[in-house]
Amino acid sequence: MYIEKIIETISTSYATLTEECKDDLKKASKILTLDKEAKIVKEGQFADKLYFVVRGGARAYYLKNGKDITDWFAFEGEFVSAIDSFFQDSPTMYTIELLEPTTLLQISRETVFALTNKHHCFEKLGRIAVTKTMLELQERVVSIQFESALQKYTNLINARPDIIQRVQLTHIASYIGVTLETLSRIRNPKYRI
Amino acid sequence: MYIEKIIETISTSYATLTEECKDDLKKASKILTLDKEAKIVKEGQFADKLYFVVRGGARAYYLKNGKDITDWFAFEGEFVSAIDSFFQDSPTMYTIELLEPTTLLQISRETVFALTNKHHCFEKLGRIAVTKTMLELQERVVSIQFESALQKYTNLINARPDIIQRVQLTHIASYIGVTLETLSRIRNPKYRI
DNA sequence: CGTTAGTTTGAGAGGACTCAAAGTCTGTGG
DNA sequence: CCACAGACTTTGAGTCCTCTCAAACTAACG
Repeated sequence: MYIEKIIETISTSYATLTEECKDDLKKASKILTLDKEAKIVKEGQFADKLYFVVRGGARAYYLKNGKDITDWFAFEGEFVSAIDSFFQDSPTMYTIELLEPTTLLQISRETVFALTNKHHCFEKLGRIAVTKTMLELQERVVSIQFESALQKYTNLINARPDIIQRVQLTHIASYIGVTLETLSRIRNPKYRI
Repeated sequence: MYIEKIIETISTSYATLTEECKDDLKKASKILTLDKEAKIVKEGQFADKLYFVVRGGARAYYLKNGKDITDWFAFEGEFVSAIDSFFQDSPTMYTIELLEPTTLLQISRETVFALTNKHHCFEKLGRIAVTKTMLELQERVVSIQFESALQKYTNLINARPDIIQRVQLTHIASYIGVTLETLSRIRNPKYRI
């Protein structure tokens, strides 16, 4: 897939970019195609890249008491980065790994900030992308807060039906905040009396 | 407090605004001083206002199975709105009520969007404010997800020590996702053996 | 096919919930 | 300035959902 087409997709789905901005973006970004399980960010690093998923998917996870907790999924058409690090210039708690063979558009933090300052349209794109994430997190807080394991699972299926097909149950379990065993029981229709 | 000074505070703490932008903002916004318990947004409304808290505080809550769940606090120097409605132009699930006698700067959604399009600096301010909220929500998801009631309470105290003095325990309990009774027990030192 | 990763099933324990009641604080009126 | 009402918080007892630990089952891959 040509880089122009990818940038056009971004421009269409997030915020319209001017030709000059698209051109600047094109010059400063590059396409990566990586294997499943490749790690594009590792815990402790300063995450100085932003990625746009062209094809495939990724998950961000962190370790809590030695357990792998999935905190975020990103698939085609979505941006992904270690947000704790990218926005605060601190070492990240996250590792981001690819769930499938994946094609990414890679943009450096430096580029993002430069384009953000130079082009109003790119700032807008950033604002819209961040707003989208904020609203998604908001709904997640509401879902996690006072719902049963079954309800949280149902909420996820409704919000992102594709995830179930593409992600291991282990990761879905930690994403919605239940143990793998509980998730397995929930999914068994007998459980729902 | 003069409106110029409030806008200057915003400009200093979020993103520097040009004189023209500050002027436009000044013309289109107004100061409100309201009593404790006043509701600035009600469930079911289209929230067409954004507020900046000059003095005082507010909480956003929603009803779940008849129970009042606090979802957000805002105090001096923070923006507050019914974000589900404000950004998606849909009726809100939230009611926002003042916790104290409060002074607010009120800005209409129309103004926000107009200034966002007209001034790059205002777009930037929006991006920064939204990013701040996004990161806060992110930490909240992590805190809620796999922590005990005591840990969640401790996290909140560390993140916002002022809240405990200014907000009822009932609201703090629902904010961190535990019952009032559990919160009360947690706060009793005897409980922690 | 054997090996390993991933998922399901089982049994028992525990943290937080619910329902209930007793305290404690705060503000208003006599 | 005290007393009472209502709001808020604490304490108690019992229950239940989800967790933990353990083991069996299943699928995927070389």
